Amino acid sequence: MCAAPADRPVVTRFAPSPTGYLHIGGGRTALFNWLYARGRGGKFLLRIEDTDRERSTPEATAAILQGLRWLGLDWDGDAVSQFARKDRHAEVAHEMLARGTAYKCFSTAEEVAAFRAEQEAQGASYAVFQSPWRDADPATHPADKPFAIRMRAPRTGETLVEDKVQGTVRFGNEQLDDMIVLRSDGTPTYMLAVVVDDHDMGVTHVIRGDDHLNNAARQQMVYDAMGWDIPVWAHIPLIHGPDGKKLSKRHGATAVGDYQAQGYPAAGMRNYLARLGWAHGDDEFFTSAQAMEWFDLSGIGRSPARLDFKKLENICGLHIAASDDAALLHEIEGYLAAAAQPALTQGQRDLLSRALYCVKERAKTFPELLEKAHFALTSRPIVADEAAAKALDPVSRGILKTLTPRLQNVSWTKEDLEPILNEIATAHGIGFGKLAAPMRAALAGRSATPSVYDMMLVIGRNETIARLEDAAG
RNA sequence: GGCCCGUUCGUCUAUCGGUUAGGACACCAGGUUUUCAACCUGGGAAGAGGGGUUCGACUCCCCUACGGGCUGCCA
Repeated sequence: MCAAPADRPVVTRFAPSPTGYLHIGGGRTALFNWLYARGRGGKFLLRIEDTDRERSTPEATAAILQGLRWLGLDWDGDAVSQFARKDRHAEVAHEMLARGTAYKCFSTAEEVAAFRAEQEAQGASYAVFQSPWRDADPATHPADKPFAIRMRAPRTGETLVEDKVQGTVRFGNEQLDDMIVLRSDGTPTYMLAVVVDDHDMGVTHVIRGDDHLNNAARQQMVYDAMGWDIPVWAHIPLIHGPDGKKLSKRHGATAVGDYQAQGYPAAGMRNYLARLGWAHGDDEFFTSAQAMEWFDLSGIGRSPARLDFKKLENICGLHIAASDDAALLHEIEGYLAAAAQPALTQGQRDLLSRALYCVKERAKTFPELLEKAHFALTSRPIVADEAAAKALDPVSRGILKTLTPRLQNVSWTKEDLEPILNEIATAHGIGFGKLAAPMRAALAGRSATPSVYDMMLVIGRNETIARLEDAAG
């Protein structure tokens, strides 16, 4: 059972359906596969399950690729289109037919539906559909009618799924029907396509949502029918909303792209998502390199996890603080674009770059960082917000007036600026905080900013004096 | 209805038969402070319920409750 191809290098895959944006749960599934493969020198493949022509769209495919790229989950080779492989799927279905592990079923969809309706009408619960064609003599096959190809599933005994997360899961074979592998229009069903593709792509480890756990039993039958090795299964629990219910729109952000647009750094998302349903002892804050090294199937939990935005923010704040400035600036520009905000001008870019050292440790998200860096991004005249305006009372403005002349010739370093500001505060019988407040208002137009010294150093002497004079009136 | 999975502080989790059940986020109190953030100290906070097994269960088994998934010629 479940021959784990342990001797082969690891190959994992992420196989989303392009019917919408990349869901946060899908993002985590992709992350787990990526970490597992990358941590073992294996390959991480991407396959787009676009066999449902009605619901699949190129826009959704683009959104998914974009989401993965933002998360930094690079895949090996080109993304495989499942639809493009339909001939191979059909070929395998016919091979099963030839082997006798599948059969032609001439029952129409209407007949199957009628069977179910009848069962229901009789008050009976759900019943497995048993095709009358399963053991029919080929001689009785109608020559001109379309047929579906159904799996000849065992009706007795049980199927064991050896799962790295769920353990050994048993299914009574009487519960499993003769699933259709090739539709009457010649197109493959998902159940067949995944197995054929995973096999052909050399996938060794299937890490996916546990909504597929039941499917694994059915899929094993296809592997067995074709005499192929069954991959290592790892069915991970789904992610729930903060209220414990299945994650949906009403919980807010469910798309990976939403998080980018809200200004969460990708490294923080990876870290947070990795900790959702997986743990490595007490490690909470780590890099992707560490995650690759530590990630293992045995560390995956079995209960669904809930999204906790507070924790996400905390982790993201730590990652922003730990980022180097060049990477941070680049990512902030990506955020601006994703959030449909105006791009930085060259001047803003330079100033922000110089300001990063004093704002990155005080922000949990990019919009928060940008707000803290407002002093560097804005330009005269500085418009004070309501809270800041209160600090610019007549007395304070008078004090600012006495300050500017003192700044003309001093060397522009914190060491030399500090005595001057302290002296001014002392001379007016106020604490430093009372002086800093109007300075914040004058320099940034805000009441919450980096240290006044940092702001002065970043914007420079001339701009500092100009802003102070503007405010002093 | 049937089958399958799950249930440790509010949340994410550690524990893999013997612990004062640990950590993190959040929260509360205090400290630091130039606002915000950060930081330091302290605090409250958990094994769903009931049966077993065992010298001893959060850990193993059974039942119940609750939550979730699957049950398509969707993926």
